[in-house]
Amino acid sequence: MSSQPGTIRLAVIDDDSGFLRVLARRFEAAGWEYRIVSSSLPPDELVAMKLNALLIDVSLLGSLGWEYLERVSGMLPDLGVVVCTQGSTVAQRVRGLRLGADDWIAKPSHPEEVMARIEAVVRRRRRSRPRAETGPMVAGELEVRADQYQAFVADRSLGLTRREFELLQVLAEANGRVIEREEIYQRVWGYAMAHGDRSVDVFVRKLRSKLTKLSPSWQYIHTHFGVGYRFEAEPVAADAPAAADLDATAAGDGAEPDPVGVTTDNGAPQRAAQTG
Amino acid sequence: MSSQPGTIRLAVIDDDSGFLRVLARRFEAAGWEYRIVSSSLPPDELVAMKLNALLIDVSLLGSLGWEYLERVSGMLPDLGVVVCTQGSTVAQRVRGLRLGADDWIAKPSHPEEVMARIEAVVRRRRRSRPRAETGPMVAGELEVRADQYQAFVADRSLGLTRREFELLQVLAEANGRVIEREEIYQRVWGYAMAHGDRSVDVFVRKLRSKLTKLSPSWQYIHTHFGVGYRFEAEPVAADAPAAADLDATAAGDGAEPDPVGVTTDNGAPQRAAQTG
DNA sequence: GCGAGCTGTGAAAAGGCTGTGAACAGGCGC
DNA sequence: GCGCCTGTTCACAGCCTTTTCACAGCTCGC
Repeated sequence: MSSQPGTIRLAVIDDDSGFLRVLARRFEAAGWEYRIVSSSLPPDELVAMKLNALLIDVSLLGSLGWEYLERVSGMLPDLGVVVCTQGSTVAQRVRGLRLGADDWIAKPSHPEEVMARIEAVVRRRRRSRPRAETGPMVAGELEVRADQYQAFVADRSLGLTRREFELLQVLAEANGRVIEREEIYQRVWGYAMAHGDRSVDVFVRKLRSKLTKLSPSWQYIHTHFGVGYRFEAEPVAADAPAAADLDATAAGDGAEPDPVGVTTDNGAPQRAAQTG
Repeated sequence: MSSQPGTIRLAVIDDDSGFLRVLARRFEAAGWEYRIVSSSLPPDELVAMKLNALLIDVSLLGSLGWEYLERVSGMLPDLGVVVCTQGSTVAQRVRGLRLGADDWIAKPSHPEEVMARIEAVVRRRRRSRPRAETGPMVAGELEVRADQYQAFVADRSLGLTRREFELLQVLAEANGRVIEREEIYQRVWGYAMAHGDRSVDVFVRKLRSKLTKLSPSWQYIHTHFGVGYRFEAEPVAADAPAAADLDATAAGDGAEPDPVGVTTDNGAPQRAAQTG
């Protein structure tokens, strides 16, 4: 994500020096950012490298190769994983692909084909994420400017940190849709969420705090209990007597909420036992 | 409606009858929806098929294969394209991959590997875009939006909880069919129902309550005594005499709209005119 | 018509999820 | 080094959801 749109960030786990030398020359000619690693790298470090793709000879890891493949693929669902190894059986290839590899190439192999396959894997990932950025996004009083990594209300900056802004951007881009925590985490942090991680909640709270401070009469982030969060600018119903805020999806764009009981009774009609 | 989440919709463009026969058997065993096409299909028709993946032997199309590959990939960025053909050179494979193919397999090839590679292609595509899959479902006044985990009547949210929504979705997806409690439980809760569990009944009641509140003139969930439940939007018989406050309980007076006890199934319990 | 079994209904108990404040750790500039 | 900023982790409180229970009404077989 940090590099230019067309560039590929790649790590290579292999030890075939001749193969590596040829590949390296071509990677450089193509302007790819690559790093060659001789042994298995802890998945955590792979996370930190913010890669697009991983080219790996699983035979280096012996029998641990399968587990490694599975862990890396599970932890980095967005990473393109291409296995390039010598002398594999159909069963091995099927197993590797099912464990999460995106492609499996037999060695020896022409470097141009290796690159074309890596490109195909990365392209597949990228084109399914057509972010139509460019113009600033506006919702309610809020203006999100991707080019500045910042959001504004009446030209006053919210003072968002990087993570806060990325979270806001992910939520706002899916305008109106509910996004589950796992997906939010995946898209903001770049890797799979550990079970029990509350980071998303904490950042939602920080975001809400800053949003409320500069735009108190609007509500932007809605909680969907047991599911995730949804972004949609809604005017806050200030006159509502009680228990008004949940996920009512009012059609409200006008100044005042519709008196047709839009926001009133929706989420938890059970608490107030209605005797009758 | 289109297909279950895990299923793959696939078109095969090939003419190798032996290969096709073997593949077909495996596709069916795996529950994939597939269609075999002998010649090149206009890309427009491919669009209409709402496919996940396309398996194609480009040699069928001769020199037009390249152009076809490019057009299909360009027109359907979400489609996984796997080429499976005999006797290709490195240059051809590179060209095909660069034109938009996601994978290129040499023929002859083990069907299991073909499937694993198709799966890998589709999996990669799904991970990065799990949304925008299902359009909203409409029945009567009700609109079920999967992307919001919510249902609406006249753009007003029912305020369904997660379980309530999932129950509604399971019922609505089987439009018109009666589903047994065991199956409902299995599909919503994900595991087998314990004997004597009343959870499904309780949630049906909650669902009915919320449906009736916002859409009182329709009935959506019908009980089939001794069997299960059936979803179908039906207008409530308005000719009932004192129908003002009946909504709370479908319990009945003699003229209730749903002739329930039908273990003998009468697919259409609609009553044209029952005057008391 | 009667009884057994099934379903509807209301409410309370149990469990899980989210909001919240604050402490802790790492990075960066001064 | 020191202080500030950012991001992460933790514990607790509160609320919502789900489950469970008891009872009443309804169907169906006899």
